[in-house]
Amino acid sequence: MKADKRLTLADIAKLAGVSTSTASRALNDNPVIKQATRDKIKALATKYNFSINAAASRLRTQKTNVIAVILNLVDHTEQSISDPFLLKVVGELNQALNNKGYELLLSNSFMASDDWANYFLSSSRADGIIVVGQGKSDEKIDAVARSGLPMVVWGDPTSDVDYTVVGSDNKLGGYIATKHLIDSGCKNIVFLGDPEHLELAERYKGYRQALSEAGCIIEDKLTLSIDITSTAAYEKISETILHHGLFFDGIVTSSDMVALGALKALKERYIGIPSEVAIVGFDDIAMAELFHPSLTTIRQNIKKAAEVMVNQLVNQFEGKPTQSTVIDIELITRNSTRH
Amino acid sequence: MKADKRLTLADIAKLAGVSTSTASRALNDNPVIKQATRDKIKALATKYNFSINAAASRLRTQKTNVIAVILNLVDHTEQSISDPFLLKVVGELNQALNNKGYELLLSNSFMASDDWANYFLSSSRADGIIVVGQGKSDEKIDAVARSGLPMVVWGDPTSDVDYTVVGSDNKLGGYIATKHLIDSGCKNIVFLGDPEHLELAERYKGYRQALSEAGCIIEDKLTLSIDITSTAAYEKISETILHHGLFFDGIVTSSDMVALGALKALKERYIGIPSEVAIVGFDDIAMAELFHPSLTTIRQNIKKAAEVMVNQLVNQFEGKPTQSTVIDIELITRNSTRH
DNA sequence: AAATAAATTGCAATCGATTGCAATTTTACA
DNA sequence: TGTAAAATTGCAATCGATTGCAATTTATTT
Repeated sequence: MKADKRLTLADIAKLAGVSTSTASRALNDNPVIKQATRDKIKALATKYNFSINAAASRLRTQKTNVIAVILNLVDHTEQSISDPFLLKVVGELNQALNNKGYELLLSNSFMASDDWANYFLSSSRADGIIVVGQGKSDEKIDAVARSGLPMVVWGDPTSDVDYTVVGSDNKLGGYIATKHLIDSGCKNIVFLGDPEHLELAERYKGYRQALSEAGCIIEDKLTLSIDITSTAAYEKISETILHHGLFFDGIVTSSDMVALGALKALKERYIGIPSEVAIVGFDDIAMAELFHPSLTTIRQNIKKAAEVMVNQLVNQFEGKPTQSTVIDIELITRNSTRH
Repeated sequence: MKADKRLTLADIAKLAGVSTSTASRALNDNPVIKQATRDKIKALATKYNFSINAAASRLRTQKTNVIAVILNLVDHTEQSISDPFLLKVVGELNQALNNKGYELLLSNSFMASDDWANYFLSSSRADGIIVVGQGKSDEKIDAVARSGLPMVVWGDPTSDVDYTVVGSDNKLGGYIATKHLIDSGCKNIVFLGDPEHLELAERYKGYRQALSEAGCIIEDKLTLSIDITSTAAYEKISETILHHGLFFDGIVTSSDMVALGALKALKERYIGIPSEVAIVGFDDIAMAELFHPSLTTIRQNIKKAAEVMVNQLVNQFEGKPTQSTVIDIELITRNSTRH
């Protein structure tokens, strides 16, 4: 167990007394090779702990079986990489990819600065790209889409773009969340999140729709634009109450983390939840129900979304048609709202 | 912009009117090539959006610039992949790796079943491995260590093993946490976590040491063994109180998520925190301070740990010596304990 | 047993970049 | 201007697996 001169396919072939072509075919389970031969070679490979050199294989086949997953974070909020939701998405994608025999190359958008499509794909580092988050502007994504390279994006599937988007029905989510607050008696509902952000823009639409259906006036001061971080939420709510008083009795937030930040600000001022202010989150992260009060929220089905994204990407590889897909959402009613 | 016949180095060389060797050297900034030539070729590469074929390059150089990160989860707790701490570690590793020019191939231990070392390294998929979590048994890790392949493990750096471990001083962490509870007047302190788990075993030692130094009797019933999930914690605490009453006034937990689960169980029974039961977490995840009451916890410096791990791995590549490293921890005092 | 079809296996080119060494050009110096 | 030294650049082999096509072996049929 000393000189680890790495074994090659040729070595295995020699040991088996066949040519490398036969060895290659045998390991790939090519039926053209006699079963007995196949078994023998595979046994040998196992015995000697041999595994195919991926670099060589990829070079020859022009296929990597790797998918690059890109966390498309908004530049100045590096913080948001700690959002458990985002990371959960990565975890689920990893599962889904592995199940289909793909590996996951993780990257964030800071890295492959200019054009990642080129960086990952034309360099044969990966066969396809999954982008997590549309962010505010999607120029880069558009560029990739135009080049026709395999890509799937987690974002708002109802957005009118030229690429395949998988995601929740954000408008509906915003609508349901708001409606729930209205039904429980809220009169002045704040939207806490950045309406410029593509996905949030949809939720904002839903929010406005629910309000106007209920005959409420949509005031500007009810829209509090912040980054998607708990810190930003905490600060914004604190500051708003400080300067303008408690002019709202309900909050629709852009994520559970944001909701938690807002909750903290409210609790510090001994504002009753949900009696004085009710609050709805978005995502349903693991700790949503652990909170006090437990958080009413819109659950996104990440596991399913991950599977769909991978399937769609594989479809693209195979030249099959793909299409943007809406993943079900669900209102999870807990104790941060009245009901 | 139609026929995307992928460009090769040879194409660029032809465009520049030089040989591929010159082109190759130019792109790698080899000083042996005249500056003017280098600039010209680089400009051409940029203009035509060319990037080196990684597969070919890796095959030739036997270097991938990829590091495989393996989440070494305990089999039956698939759940724990949602622990924000673990995922934060991945995020920080990604940053640290990118900063050094490496890419991150994500994997969990379920995948490359038998021996991942072989799978990733001798197949030239990655140059090295970072294992996150020692888990309960470390047979697989030992096997890799014996084979001498480049690897760094996140775990307990004080453990006596043959490989490089980076992590917090868990024993000290357990000690400090327990001491803090004792100092604030707790008499019956529960340890909530699995002492079989390598890292937790150390914390458990620290816990026992603090207790015995304080002259407390260490009773068996004070050790509640559970998986590292909030759900398990919630159930265990609920059940324990149901069957045995509230015989404790302090809890040392194995992670913030576990602490949150325990908190929920306590709050449901209207048990005062920290007045009746004080509780200390571990990790200091983002939402520790958002909680109510905010969570006293032992902070682990993940960012620094990630940097150290990457440095150690690079050292191994370069044949330099490496050694297990202890990363500072810190008691963050908040409102779930008296002080 | 001869002839033909079917089943196996091997030959050799190929994927695209890198690099030791040789060849060529440029610069320096007498 | 001639020649040695220095600076550039190119040739061709190489990394290890895959695969079209040809070659060989085995099975089938008459």
